[in-house]
Amino acid sequence: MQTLRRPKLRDQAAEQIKRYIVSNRLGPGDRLPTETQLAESLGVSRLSVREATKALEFLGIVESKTGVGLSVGRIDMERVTEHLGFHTGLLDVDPQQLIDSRVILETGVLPQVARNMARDPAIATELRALAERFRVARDLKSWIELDIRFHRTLLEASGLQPLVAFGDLLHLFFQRFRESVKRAEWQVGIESHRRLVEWLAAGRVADASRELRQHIESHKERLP
Amino acid sequence: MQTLRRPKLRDQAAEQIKRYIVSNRLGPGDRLPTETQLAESLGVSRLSVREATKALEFLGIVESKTGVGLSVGRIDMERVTEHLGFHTGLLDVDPQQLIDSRVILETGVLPQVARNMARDPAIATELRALAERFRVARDLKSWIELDIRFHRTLLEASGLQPLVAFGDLLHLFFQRFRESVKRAEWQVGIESHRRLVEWLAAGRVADASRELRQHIESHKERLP
DNA sequence: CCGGTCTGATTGTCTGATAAATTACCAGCC
DNA sequence: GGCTGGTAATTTATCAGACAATCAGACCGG
Repeated sequence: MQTLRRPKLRDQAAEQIKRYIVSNRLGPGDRLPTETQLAESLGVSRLSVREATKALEFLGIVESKTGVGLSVGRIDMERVTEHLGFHTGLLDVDPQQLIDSRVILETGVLPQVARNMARDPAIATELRALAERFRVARDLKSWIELDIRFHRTLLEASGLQPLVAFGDLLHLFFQRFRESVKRAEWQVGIESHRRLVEWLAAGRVADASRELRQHIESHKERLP
Repeated sequence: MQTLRRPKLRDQAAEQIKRYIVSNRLGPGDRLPTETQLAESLGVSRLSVREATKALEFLGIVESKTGVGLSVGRIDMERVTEHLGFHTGLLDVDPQQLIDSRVILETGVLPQVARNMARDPAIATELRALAERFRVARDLKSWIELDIRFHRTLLEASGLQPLVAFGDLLHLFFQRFRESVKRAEWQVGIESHRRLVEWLAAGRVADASRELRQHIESHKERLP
């Protein structure tokens, strides 16, 4: 049986507003009618319009400024991951798949990274500096923080913003079992990061790939 | 200069509610306090709480049922992409980066796909069938639909759900210049898809990679 | 031309009320 | 006992009206 449900006014309102945007071919920054006008033309109270616009605002689809009005917003992936981020642990993704995804993502960018490195020495410098700092990491927390930072920098070095955003998302889900890193394993990690940078700096992408894959896949051993 | 802004009550409320969820380790389906209780404990009116929860509901973070109350929702990427989908064309992601990201993502899964293919012949069958259907695509719309379906199936064949979701997201942003595919280019695309499947079925991942990379990067020629 | 002020428009927030949906409970019947 | 039906309580959904906060632009004096 199909559970039938009266569609909520605010959802309809949101739908109409979205339709209004596309059918009028509005782009970021373009003005929308005021709340009162929207309420009138949609035949609902201002409150319902309000709940709709506030929800859309959360997604970045519209912007509202006090004393000014509504306008079409500028959406980006980071905004989405920001709101979704906290949801870690609610979303049950298979850890195995998470690891495999990371391997593909991060080894995938290595050729690109190596190319950029050859052009801009600053990249290698930054990664080396990060790799060095692993030595002085005292507690697990700062070690993990560094690790995240290192891998993010690696992705950034590819210059591909969408992949960075996706990497952030994966990391959030990853944290769950990240904390199970044993102290003994730090040492391995430290060396691994260093070697990775050197392979890349030398332009030996295949070796870097192998190194990185092993590094990430080492998490698999800690899975239940 | 930092533009200072009075934080809006509903945003703070939303933040608090999110914090409540994590700090109490609530999972999907768990109950939340009623709107009235939330309003009291947060020291704001019920309206502000309402706008916050409605926004969170849009994102799928909470669920509300009339006569029952609020509960933690089950978030998934599809829900987000659904709302974001209409926004196509508003986004300003560098198209070049979009293409490069796709190349990395899709070529990255090929080894995995080839492995799964060797184990399960049904995968090759499905991809072949899709590749064949390109021949009979009459108009641009159905051609694009097929193309999306093909690439999605390819990602699915890797068995890595996070990458499928990410692929969907990329495709949304992609559609903008997808429509500029010229009729003459269909033919190339048709053959390209077919060859890709055959390389994969033969386990020749490197050749498949090259094929796919060319296929996707052909979009670059149409960039401004 | 410049700076300050005033004003109208618009969103932000509150209060209080009613409608609709769901659940819990209880009486009554077989 | 177990089931049925109805009723009350709880909770969200929606409305109306009001006032405060904020901002853009007009207006004005120097």
